[in-house]
Amino acid sequence: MAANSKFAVAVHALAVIAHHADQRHTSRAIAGSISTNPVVIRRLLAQLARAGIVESSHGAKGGFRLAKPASKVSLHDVYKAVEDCGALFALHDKKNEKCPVACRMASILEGVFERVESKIMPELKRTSLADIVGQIG
Amino acid sequence: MAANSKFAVAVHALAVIAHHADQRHTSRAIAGSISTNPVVIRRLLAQLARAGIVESSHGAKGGFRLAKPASKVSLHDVYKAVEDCGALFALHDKKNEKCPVACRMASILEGVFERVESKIMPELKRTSLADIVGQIG
DNA sequence: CATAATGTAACCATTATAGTCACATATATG
DNA sequence: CATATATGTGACTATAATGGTTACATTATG
Repeated sequence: MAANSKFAVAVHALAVIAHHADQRHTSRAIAGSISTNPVVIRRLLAQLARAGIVESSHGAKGGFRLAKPASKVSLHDVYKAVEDCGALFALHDKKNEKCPVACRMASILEGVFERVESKIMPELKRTSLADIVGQIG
Repeated sequence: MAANSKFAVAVHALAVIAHHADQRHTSRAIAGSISTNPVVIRRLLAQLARAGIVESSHGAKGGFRLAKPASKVSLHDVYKAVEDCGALFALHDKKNEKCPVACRMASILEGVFERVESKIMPELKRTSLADIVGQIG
């Protein structure tokens, strides 16, 4: 699987679940659609469960289902649940403390990144899981 | 250095150059401000040179300087030059071809990602290198 | 010619991510 | 209750991306 695809896999997994929202889905079945390992799915869905997006049940006839209607799950909810640090852009951690330019860069870049990222969140909030399922047809 | 910090390092390097735009700057001096290796800087600035943002000269008294005024260099120019694929988000590459949900996901996710990324570009275009230098004071 | 710089290939180190195995725990059902 | 079937998670391995380093050819100055 490609690097940094957690968000894409999470949306895909949720789409599988939401596409037949009346039944429970096992990590094995979901992993089958994505061609990955069931454990990868269980770990990812554990994060989504903690965020109140899905719920799981153990044992026979167990599996995952949505914890609320697909129309109430925005991609922003999914993003927050899955991307731990939330940073699309990253700062560099080292710098020369004696350089006046270097000493200002961290806070300047933080400001830029914050402004940029604030532009994408409304777009993620605007799109719901129901919109995604609608596009599957 | 942190992962995925190319953009941050590029902006930092350009800020060092633009802060004293009248002189040439060696990769050694720039690397000193960022506390990294000169080769890392040369590789990064080579990309910026191809994009027409900086120019370099070899030999004694050589080094880097801006190829155009700092006010004409937007962070979007820098981003394009430095982030090869341009994808903040990544798709997952494997899927089950027999699953109707999986078969639709790639194009659906591409659409979502494209819409999201289109929101940040105006913000990057709005900020110039001169704005950054201005914040150094 | 000596010195000082970039450009780049080749390689190593580090880190992040995905993938896998194993197993404790929980649950439905005959 | 026994069995089969799930999740949850710890521990480990594999892979890929990124940065760092060394080395050296090339180029420019004086």
